[in-house]
Formats: sequence, C-alpha cells, structure tokens
Amino acid sequence: MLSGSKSTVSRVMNDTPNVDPQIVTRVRDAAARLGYRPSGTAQNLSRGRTGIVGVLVPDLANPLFATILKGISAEAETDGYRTLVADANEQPGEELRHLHELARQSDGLILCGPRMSTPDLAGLTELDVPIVIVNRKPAGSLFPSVTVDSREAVAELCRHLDAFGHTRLCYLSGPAHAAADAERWSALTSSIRSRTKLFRVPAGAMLDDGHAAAEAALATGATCLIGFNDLVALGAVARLQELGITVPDQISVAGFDDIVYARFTSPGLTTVAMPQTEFGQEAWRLLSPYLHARKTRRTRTLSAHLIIRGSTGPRQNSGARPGPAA
Amino acid sequence: MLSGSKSTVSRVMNDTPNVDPQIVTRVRDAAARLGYRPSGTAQNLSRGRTGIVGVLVPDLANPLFATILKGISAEAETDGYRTLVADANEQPGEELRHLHELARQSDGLILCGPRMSTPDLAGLTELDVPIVIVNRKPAGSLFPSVTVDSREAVAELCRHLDAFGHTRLCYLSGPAHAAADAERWSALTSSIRSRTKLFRVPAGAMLDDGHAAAEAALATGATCLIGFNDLVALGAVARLQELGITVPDQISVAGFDDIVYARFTSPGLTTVAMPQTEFGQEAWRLLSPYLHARKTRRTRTLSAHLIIRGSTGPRQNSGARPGPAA
DNA sequence: ATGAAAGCGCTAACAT
DNA sequence: ATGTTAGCGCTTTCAT
Repeated sequence: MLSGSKSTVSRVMNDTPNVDPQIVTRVRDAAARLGYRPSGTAQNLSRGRTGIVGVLVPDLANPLFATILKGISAEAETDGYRTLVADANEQPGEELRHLHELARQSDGLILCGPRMSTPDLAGLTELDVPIVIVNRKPAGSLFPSVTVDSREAVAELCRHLDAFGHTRLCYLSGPAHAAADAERWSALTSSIRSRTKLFRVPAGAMLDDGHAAAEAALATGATCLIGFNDLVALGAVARLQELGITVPDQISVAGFDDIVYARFTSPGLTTVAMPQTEFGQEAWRLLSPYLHARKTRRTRTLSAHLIIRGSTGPRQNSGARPGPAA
Repeated sequence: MLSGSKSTVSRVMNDTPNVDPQIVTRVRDAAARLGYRPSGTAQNLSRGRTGIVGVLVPDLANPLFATILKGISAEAETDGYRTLVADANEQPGEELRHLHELARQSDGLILCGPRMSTPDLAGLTELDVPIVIVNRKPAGSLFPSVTVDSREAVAELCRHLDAFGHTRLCYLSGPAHAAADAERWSALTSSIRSRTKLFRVPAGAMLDDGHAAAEAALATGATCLIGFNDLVALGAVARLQELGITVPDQISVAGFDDIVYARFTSPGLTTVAMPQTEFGQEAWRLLSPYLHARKTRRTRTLSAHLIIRGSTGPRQNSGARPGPAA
C-alpha cells in the first residue's frame, strides 16, 4: 500500500517545492487515474479566500459593460481570479440585493456604473469587503474608484459642433440615477458658448430609448442631438432615418462611449470615447492589492477623448424636418 | 450571557421552522448589530453545493452571447444560483482550461456555442459535473443540449431571395470551429435552387471580420451577401457603404441571430432570428434538475425564424460595383 | 425547541 | 521530505 498523506497530496497539487519527484509523479498518476480534482470549495474555506471577484453591471447587453467586464476578467485571470457576474437589468433597486449575495461568495467587488443612491453606496462599507467602483465617484471617496474625466473631450465636442454652426443642441438624457448622466450634462452646460441653446429630452440607456426620444428631440428644433451614450445616439439615428431625415446633412448626432458599433454604422458615430477595456483593467489593479492587505484607498482617473466620424457635419440652414418616409 | 449555540444561529439564518420566535428576533438583532453574515464558502462546503453555475462563452462582446448569458442568469437566479463567467475570447484552445477551473467552483456547467473539438467535448464527461450545451449538438448526445433548427427559416430565406431574383449568393463564413457555421452552410446548400450559385468567403464572428471580408465577397459577383451572424453581416454592410455601394439597391445582405442592432441600423437587417433569451432559459431548465439528481439526458430544440427587413431587396440587373466613395 | 458533536475536504503549522 | 494535527465556519444528525 502506498500510504501517502493528505498533506503530501495537497503539496503535490499545489506545486509546493521540496517534494520527492517520485512521489510527485506517483500522486499525479493516481489523481489522473482516479479523476481526482481538489474541491475548490474546501480549498476556499481552508485558505480563507475564494478566488472570485463579484462584478455588478447595470446591463450586460450594453457593450460598454460587456467590454468593461471583459477587461476585468482578462486582468483578474492573470492573478488566478474569476468573475461572478450580477446583472441588475437597469433596476437600481436590485443592486443592493445582488451585492449582498455577491459579497458572500467573493473576495472583492467591482461595481460598474452603479445606479443606486449615494447613501446606499456609502452603506456598502458595512459589507466589509474590498470594493472598487467604476465610472462613478463615490461620495467622500469611501472606495477606490476608476473614473473618467470627459470635460476636456466634451469641450472639444462643443467646439467641434460650434465650428459647424450648431447653436441648438439637444441632449438625450440617460437613466435617472446614472452618475455619468449628471456628469455629461454638467460638462455640456459648462462647455457650450453662451450663444448656444442646450435642450434636454429624457431618453434612457438603450437603443429603444434613443429611438423613442428622437422625435421629442427634433421638436426642440435642435440641429444636433447628443445621446447619453452611443446606444441612445444610434437609436435616435435609426429613428431619424425612418423619418427620412438624413444624418448629418439635415441633423447631426453624437454619443458617448465609443462602443464598437459606433465605428461600423453609417455614418460612423461621432462620440466621446471612454477607455472601456482600461476601466476593467484599472478596476482590477485597484482591487487586487486591496484583497491581500488593506492598502491606501486610491482613485484612478482616465481620460476620454473625442472621436469625430461622419454623424456630425455642418448645420443645415433650414433646420431638420421629416422628408419622404423611407 | 445569552448562550445560543451555533446550530440555533444556523437554524435562524436558514429560516428553519420550529425556532422560538423570541430567539429568532434575538439572533437576528445580534446578527444585524454585529454585521454578521454567514460565510458562503463554509456553507458551500458543508452543504456540498456552491449555488454557482459556470458559463462558458466564446465572446461576451457578441450580443448573442451576452443575451444568452442574461437569459441564464435570470432563470438561474430564480433558483438561487449565480453565474460564474468565462470568456474564451474566440480561442478554442482556451476553453478546456476555463472549463476545468469553472468545474471546481460550480455545481454545473453551461457551454455556449463551444468551439472546441468534438473529442475534447466528449472528454468533458470526465469532469463529472452536470453539463448542458447550447447551440451545438454534442456528438453522441453525451450531454443535454439546447439547439436550434434553422433549416426551415433558412429555406424561407432562400425562397425570399430567390423571389427577388438573386441567383448568386455569397456566404461569409464564421470561425472554423463554430458548429453553427457548418450548420448554416449546410442549410444554405441544401435550400438553394439548382439555378443558384452559392459562394463562400471566410470571415469570422465579429464586425471587423465582415468588414474585412466584404470586398472578397463582392468579387464573387454575388448579388446577396449572407453573414455567418449579424455582426459579420453588419460589418459587411459598413464596408459596402464605405465603398459607395447601396444596400439593398445594389446588393442585398442578410445575417443570423437577430441581435438588437439588426433592428436599429438602416436599412434594418434581414436575418434568421435565434431564440436568444430562450437559449439561456432552456439551458438552465435542462441543467437545473440535473443538479439535484442525475436525470435523463434530454435535448431541447428551439426553432429559428426569418425576419425580413430592409437589407434585402430585388436584385439589381447590372450587379454591384463601387460607386463614388462616401 | 435547543445544544452537542461530527464532519464537509481541504491547508498549514508543527513535529519528525 | 513527509506525516500528524488542528482548524476553516458552517450544516446536520442525534440527543435532550
């Protein structure tokens, strides 16, 4: 009988140095033969860590979040971590519930563009789990966060539009509790020239929202529509085209994020690009050290940049109006 | 000192009946006050289950898989399960590695459109974990699977195109190891009329792939391009428009899946729609009973259906050719 | 209705 | 270099 103790097996399975090579192979063989695989759960309990990071997103169907998630996964994977995903379906009320559950299964949490209230966010400290926030600066910087500074890029967008003669802009606003919505709106209001009128029409975060809001936006007489994000902008473009209105000839459209579709529609969408993959990478890099030791809480600010494509052009003199339906 | 044993606390936390209401509130209070939350890991070890389902996808950035994942999460959540996600980044070689790791952390696995070889797939039985496969029929039906029958919808597409006079079609093929690719191709070949010529140009699974393959497809003289999926089709449309070629006036385009963008581009994309959310739902419904008891291995076949939008139209007499660049 | 005790399958001192 | 012994923090018989 080849005795062999649990510890030895454990050492072999964990590639601990100082194990007799003979034993190593013997154990490996036996394991392979018996189809033995260490129980992750038992390892987790014993080690006091799960190797899992919980990620909360408002909506996985939004390519922005899918991309951020990919960034997190890729980076976390290099440290042997996996991602447990919770999709709140754009329902702020669901977020807390998800987080409480995620927290019990993971070593740390990454919140992508959380829609929950600031007090709720602050209350998360009680979870007593390392948390990193992406795309929203937590009040009082309670948590490390990776945010983006889009002021300069927005200012650039405004100059771009101004140069094209646009003096009536309409912002298709995002979900009520999206921090990015407030920031974008504020960046716009502080960037436009005094001669420029800025309207605001409620939309949402998805294609349908932009599609649905397009007509209301048109009614403001704006010559350029700016979507809360690219999905909203693209939804609006679709609606405009249905109405027989040509972009950018009759009306210009711009968005935020630079999701991959912005590049592949025609006309291409002018947009304030977010560093999507970096969001994910940086989020992990902030979280990772935090998992091992309570390190200093930091914040990382990335910067957005303007990408000009075909959806913005010179303002039409006569203002946009529906043409013959497509 | 209010004694209270571990067992009692456990009973309270698990809402076990037959506990003195007084004690219940006392324990609840104490827990709240101390911020006590049962360790998920310890529960997992003790209960012998993790409450986690591992999901493997080829690419989360593909809305098809994001949607399927959402379907799985939503359904699994109703049973108290969460999803651990692994994104193989369209690299078949990575899939096995991910699966082995996922298997150690989860109670069951759902593989979405796995690209790995059939033998590798068969070898998964050794993982000794309930597995359900989505969108690929496993050889020998080793695992329960949810697949789609798109033959009828493809036939319908072919009739639709034929009625428009298209007799030269070009299929922009998908990733080498995507089972869906072979199925779609085979459905096409067996559906076209004998007078119709079907070409095949290699593309891939993403927007860029369709974009890059468009010119080669044009060169075949085809009057209608059919993308492996909607992304490929839309990528091709983008390229065509760059070339000044109008869809559908000069050339028709169709795709597979019916991702949300297919509806919101202009022209809308004609496509063979996959039951995306159902894929996810059904996958969970197949897996769920399997987790508790080894039940009979079943298979569920959903059906695709054709959605006709603006990207397909009557064939142009003279054949497509680049116009003035946009 | 509650407590005591065993055990889930590992890891990590500690001893040898 | 390997074996022994305690836990990790719960759940769950089994007593009471």
